[in-house]
Amino acid sequence: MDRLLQGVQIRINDKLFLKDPESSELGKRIIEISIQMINDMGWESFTFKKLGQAIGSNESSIYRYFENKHKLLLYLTSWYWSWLEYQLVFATNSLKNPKEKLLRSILIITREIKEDSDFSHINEVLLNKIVINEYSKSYLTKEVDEENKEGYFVIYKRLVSRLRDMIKEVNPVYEYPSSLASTILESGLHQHFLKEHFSSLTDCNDNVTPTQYLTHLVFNTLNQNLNG
Amino acid sequence: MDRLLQGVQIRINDKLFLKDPESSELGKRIIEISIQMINDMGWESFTFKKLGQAIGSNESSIYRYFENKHKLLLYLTSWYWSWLEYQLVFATNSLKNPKEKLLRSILIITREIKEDSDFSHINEVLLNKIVINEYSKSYLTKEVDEENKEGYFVIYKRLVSRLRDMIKEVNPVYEYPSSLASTILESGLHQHFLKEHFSSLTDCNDNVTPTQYLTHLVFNTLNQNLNG
DNA sequence: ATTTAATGATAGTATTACTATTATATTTGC
DNA sequence: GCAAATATAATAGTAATACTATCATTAAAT
Repeated sequence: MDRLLQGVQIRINDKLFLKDPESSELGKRIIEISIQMINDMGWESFTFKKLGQAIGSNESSIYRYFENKHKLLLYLTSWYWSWLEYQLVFATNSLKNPKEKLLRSILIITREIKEDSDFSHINEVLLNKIVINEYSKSYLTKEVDEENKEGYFVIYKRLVSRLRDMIKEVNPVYEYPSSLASTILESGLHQHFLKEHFSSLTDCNDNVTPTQYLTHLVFNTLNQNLNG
Repeated sequence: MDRLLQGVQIRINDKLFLKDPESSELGKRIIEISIQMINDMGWESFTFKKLGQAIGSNESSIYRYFENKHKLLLYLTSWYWSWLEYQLVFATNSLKNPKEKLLRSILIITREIKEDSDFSHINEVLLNKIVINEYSKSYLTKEVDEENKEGYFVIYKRLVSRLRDMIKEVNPVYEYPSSLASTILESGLHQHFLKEHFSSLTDCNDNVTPTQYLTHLVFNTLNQNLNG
């Protein structure tokens, strides 16, 4: 699968950048190092000035790639969701059994990323952590409706809708497929966060994964409905 | 119930403020107007300077109540969770049937607040909206572990644990009571947000509430496990 | 009437999140 | 190989933010 991904160019809405960071070495360094820095210092403390210093470049050069740091976050998280989407599609489109398909998808979407697939300057392990800790901040804003219209969240929405369709295939009469799909994505992230910082609020730990919890939740719900 | 609440002083961790805002008229105005402003302009645009201007007071006076705006957010959201906890306790402690108890609790925790209970300067309708839009920002920070140690999230944690206990009473062998409890709270907020801004990602709308979705989810899961 | 506490006014600081301008490299086309 | 175009760097500057510090004024309590 990694080899397949090597040939795939992950496409990001080009309104999210002024100049494509994939188009130059500096651009790639901006992405690579910003991921490290956001992970280390947190979103609030991260600035373009610090990033410039870290990559031995100038603040003003970074602004030629990204209008502001909010758009950089949208770029990074879009990249992450797009990367997940590829994994999901490649891993499931050969599967015929709807239950297997959904099972596999929940795994892919909710697992912790533990190794960098290494096919680019982007470290997926760190990016996964950034998504867990910062993704909500990209949409919990007053500008969300405008930005949604601009298509800044399309990849995420497409991922939810893929999941929703798989849920429907498993149980066509289940009444809340979209809500369940969005819950899987969101709770996946949230349970990972809780495991790290509020262990009393979750049953997930070193032995129990968010994937197990959510798989159990989803299939119990969908099966119940099939039988009842 | 509203009358009962009138006599109850909601207790907030006193490390969250320098001077208790309940102890003066100015303090109450800070709370009252900050709720309006955060709701109107969003957390990022809200500043103590603007708040000072809005209440005809001075920025420096506000800093005598709250160290910074982050602590104000923690104060407001703690107040909200505390208020919800009272409602939950009063509404359920007379109920004997565990299922009824849980059902009632899910309703209280996940419903949209539509009318201000009017027993104070705090508008619960707006505060509910603030919690939906901004609560995550209070814990998705690099300081979360320290602040958790300081007890800034105790009320929220207590609420989750109450819910967890009720889940256990309904189904003592269910394996993920804490995770399910935290999911109810979190997804409750999230589905309300999606309904407002990403309607394609949820089945909730004017006719279907997050409460219905989550009630269905929780009871299907817990029943399945009882029978199977 | 006097002390004490609360609030207000003003000023100041370091940092942020940019914009603008100009200078210097580097690449590309011919 | 050279000019033109493009990319990057350096510097400066701005308005706003998130405060801190100081001192003046007002109100309340003893």
